[in-house]
Amino acid sequence: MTAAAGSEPSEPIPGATVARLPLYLRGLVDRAEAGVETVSSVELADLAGVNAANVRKDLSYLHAHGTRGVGYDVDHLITEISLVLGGDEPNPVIIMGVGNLGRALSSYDGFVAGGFPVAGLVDADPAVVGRRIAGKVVRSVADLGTLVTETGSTVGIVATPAHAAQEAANRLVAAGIRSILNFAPAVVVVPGHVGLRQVDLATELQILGYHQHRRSDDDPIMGRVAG
Amino acid sequence: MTAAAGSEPSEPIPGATVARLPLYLRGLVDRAEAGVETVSSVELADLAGVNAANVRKDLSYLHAHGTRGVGYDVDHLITEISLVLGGDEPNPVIIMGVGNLGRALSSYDGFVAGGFPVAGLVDADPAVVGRRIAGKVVRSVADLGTLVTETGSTVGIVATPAHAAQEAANRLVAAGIRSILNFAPAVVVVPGHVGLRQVDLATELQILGYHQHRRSDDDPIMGRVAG
DNA sequence: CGTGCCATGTGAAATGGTGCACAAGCGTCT
DNA sequence: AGACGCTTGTGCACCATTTCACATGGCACG
Repeated sequence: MTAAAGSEPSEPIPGATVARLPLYLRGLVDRAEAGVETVSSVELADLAGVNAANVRKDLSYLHAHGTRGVGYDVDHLITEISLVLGGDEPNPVIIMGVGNLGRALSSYDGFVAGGFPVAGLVDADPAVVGRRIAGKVVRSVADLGTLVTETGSTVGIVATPAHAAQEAANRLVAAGIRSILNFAPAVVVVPGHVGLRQVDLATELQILGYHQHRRSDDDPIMGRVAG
Repeated sequence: MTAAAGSEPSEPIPGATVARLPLYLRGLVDRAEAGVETVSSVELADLAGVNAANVRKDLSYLHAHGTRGVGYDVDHLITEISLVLGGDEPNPVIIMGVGNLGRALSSYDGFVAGGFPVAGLVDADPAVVGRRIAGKVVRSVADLGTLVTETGSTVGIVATPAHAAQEAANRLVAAGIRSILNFAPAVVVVPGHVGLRQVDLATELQILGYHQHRRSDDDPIMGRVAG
């Protein structure tokens, strides 16, 4: 009895589905701004670039039911997906490292739009601490703890050089951060209760490189004249 | 006889494996710089954060055989993986859009290190065309074609606002680019012969948001005192 | 030279995800 | 009221990927 704290058990949503939800959300917001009231699964599938049956199955996990013969209610679906992703209130983020990438991220509009306003910037270099970047003063790593509690941030972004990434992550964890997005080209490890995702820009190019390399190898159409 | 242009048929490597190869490569380069001669699959697995059996199976696709009882030769493995990813020579990239993100990417060291030097910057805004960013002059979209042929670029990066992403991709394709990395928060479509990967920064945060939200829902440990 | 240790390479089971195909339900038009 | 068309929701089969477990084979040491 004491355990039922008010929420349903909320069966877990498959990871592949969760990764697609933001895509749906983006498409839905577009349509909502265009004044559209309902969307079909095929439309949504187009917007997200996936299969329509896949869309329906994904949405069924959310218990966000549509109306047969009609489609899904755009506004309702937006509410539902937003709720599943990151709750209903904005989730402030702290950015560790204000090099090129960190600076770009601090003024990246998509974060605010997605419900992740930048709450603070932190850098280890005393030369940049105190400077104002994208309207925010850069704080020192020593201030991280207070910064997190002041702003109520739960998400940290690591945008440091590779060699400093693990240390930055450690500090974020120690400060009570619950999710980390790592842009540094290094594998970092965090305790099990902390969420982690890695985004490596160079890696993405290398993956593209494989396919490109492969196409020209197997299918040397580019290297010959037609026929 | 005429068909065998020198390369083996090179059976395709599973996509999931390709996505891990850059991680292995990074770990291997680290170890090589540390003067290590050989690595075991468990070591590599640690470095990349995956299962050891997975590493072995991945490497088996490359025909990069190790030595039983010893492990894999670091240098040889580096050569092998580098060859599979993007061939052996550097692959210059063109960046479309020099907003915050585009500027950060232009001076991102990881690209050069990964064999993808930035060959040119392009923007649609006449106000920034002609300016010098990260040592390179920003060219207009009209110059894209010549820029691509001059530099021999085969990869394009889209770092424009969402509404301009599809157009930017179209122009890259028309200019002969063979792979596109899209950072704009929009789904773009390209012809089948062009490689495409999407990296959406806000999406990554939202995915993290789901797991974080979920943890506090199901497992309200954070909300209670221990016991 | 033989023995023991250690790490690779791989069949096969288990898992997770995708997409088809179709039944069920809702709205609309006559 | 009844029939029709459109779209959801989902069981099922297929495919990709992961992981285990173990046989295979090289190296070092005595």
